[in-house]
Amino acid sequence: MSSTPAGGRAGSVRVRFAPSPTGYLHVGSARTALFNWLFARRTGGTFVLRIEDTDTERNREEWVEGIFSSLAWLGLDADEGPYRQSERTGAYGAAVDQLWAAGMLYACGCSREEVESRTKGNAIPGYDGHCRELGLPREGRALRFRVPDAGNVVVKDVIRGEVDFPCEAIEDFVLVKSSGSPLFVLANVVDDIDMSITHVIRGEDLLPSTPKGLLVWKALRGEDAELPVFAHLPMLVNERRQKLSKRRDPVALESYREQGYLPQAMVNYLALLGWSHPDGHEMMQVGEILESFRLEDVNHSPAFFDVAKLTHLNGEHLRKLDREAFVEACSPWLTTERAPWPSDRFDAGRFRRIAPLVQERVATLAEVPGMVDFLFLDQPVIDDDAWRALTQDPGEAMVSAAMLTGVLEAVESCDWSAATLHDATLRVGESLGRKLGRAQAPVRVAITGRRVGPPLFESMELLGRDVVQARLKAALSLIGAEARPSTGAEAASAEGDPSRAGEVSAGNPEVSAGNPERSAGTG
RNA sequence: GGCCCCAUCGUCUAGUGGCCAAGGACACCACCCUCUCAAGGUGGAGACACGGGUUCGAAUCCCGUUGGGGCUGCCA
Repeated sequence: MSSTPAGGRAGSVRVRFAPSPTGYLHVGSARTALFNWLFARRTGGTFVLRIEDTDTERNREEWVEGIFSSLAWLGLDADEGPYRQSERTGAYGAAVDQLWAAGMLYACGCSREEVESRTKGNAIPGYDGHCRELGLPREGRALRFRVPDAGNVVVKDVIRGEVDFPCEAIEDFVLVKSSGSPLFVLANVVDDIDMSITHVIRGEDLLPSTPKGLLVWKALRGEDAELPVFAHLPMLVNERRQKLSKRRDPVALESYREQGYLPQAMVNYLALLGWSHPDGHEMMQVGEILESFRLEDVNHSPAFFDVAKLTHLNGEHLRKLDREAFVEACSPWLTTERAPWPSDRFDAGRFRRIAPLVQERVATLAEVPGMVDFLFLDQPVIDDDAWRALTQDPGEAMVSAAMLTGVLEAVESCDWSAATLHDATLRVGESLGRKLGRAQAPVRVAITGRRVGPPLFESMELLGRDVVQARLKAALSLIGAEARPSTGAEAASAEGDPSRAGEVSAGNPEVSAGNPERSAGTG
């Protein structure tokens, strides 16, 4: 019989991802699912999905749906399942009967408090075997596994080698609750046996419970039973190097999706946590990962989940998309309620034209709306800091006004293209002794509201002459109003020049939410 | 406390006894490119936890120490 590098039987690899639906899918669980999936696809094996929902108190159906949708988003398709432990109670009952009949279990009536008070201060922690020889009837009682007093259990782990656990350190653990429902170790092992699982790939936090599972496995299938090969993946940790926790760390896979991360970037990043490509390159599509993934190459040590690196990789994947795919990926951020403009103002054609310029400037999809909002808003939202930098100093305010005036004159009749707008702005700047870099700043803020964004002249071209003129005029009035030592009411009334009231409404800037009072359009 | 795991730049890692005065990537700094910002390019700073062995030779093997983490539930 031939053998895979990982020690399994070639061609018969069966792995499973077995989450407990007590919350949304956690990035650590997603990594576990991914490695199982990669190993299965690599070896031509079978990837089984199993829902471990034996704890009816904590499981909720909506979490099951969330797990399915997150796995689908990542593209981790199962070959079998989903099986549900809640539908397999018969199998667990039969296993319990078998173990009971063989004398491997005994009933225990001790409460947790009783056990604690008896064992406090013991060298060996945990249950003390109090009910072991009492011969209590099983009805209504918890059932404990009779752990051998001596000997040891060896866990064969592809990643960590052979890990030895002395039986003395393993307490007589509970397999069945007093209510009769099975606990993790029982259900997990019975399922792995029934589903012919050959490789158990899971988080390292499960390593300490593995000898218990192996004891149960042998009790059920005999001392010589063929045991699965294990692979305990290094934990994913936070900046304090603690296991990622649902309570204090941002671990919901779904939230990354909502923040504008691409599934292929998430898969890529997750694969890099504990594994690396032999060639050392990091930006990979799932196919490339698949080509060289080997379980035995997985690391031993914990890895910090670094959002900064994920974000960088996401940017790389974003830039790799062709224009249509990028536009498609952006769609949820542009056409739903979360877009910062009224949905009827969105112009798909216009976005499509600017998309390539946006694509190379964002690292997440969530950044896209803020980069193009000026194209779909009646009035650009003027950034407070940007505005102040251009107008606070009186001398600077004069130059800004001169720039705006000069460009306003130039755009009156020039050809309407990015190139001519560029040249015109350049010339106006030169007449004021400014290079284009500084010269374009007031124009950019007048047009887009921000000092950073997509290339300015392409943006102006897309906006059209009328809107550009209106926004330049509006910014000029705003500077004029602020320059006069007048009250806000007077400034606003000076604004109400009837000769251009109509067009101002289409291009008038409005100062950002940071200072909503100072709006040129108010009054 | 007990059992178990882990230990290379801030972070993710390459490295499996000589090719390592330790390589790459993210982050950071500088410069270049440049209409802003990105992207891109060039350069810089930055690590083998410590102590013993084994060996002609150790980041790599062994032991110990220290440090970090996990588990220790009638959760999974």
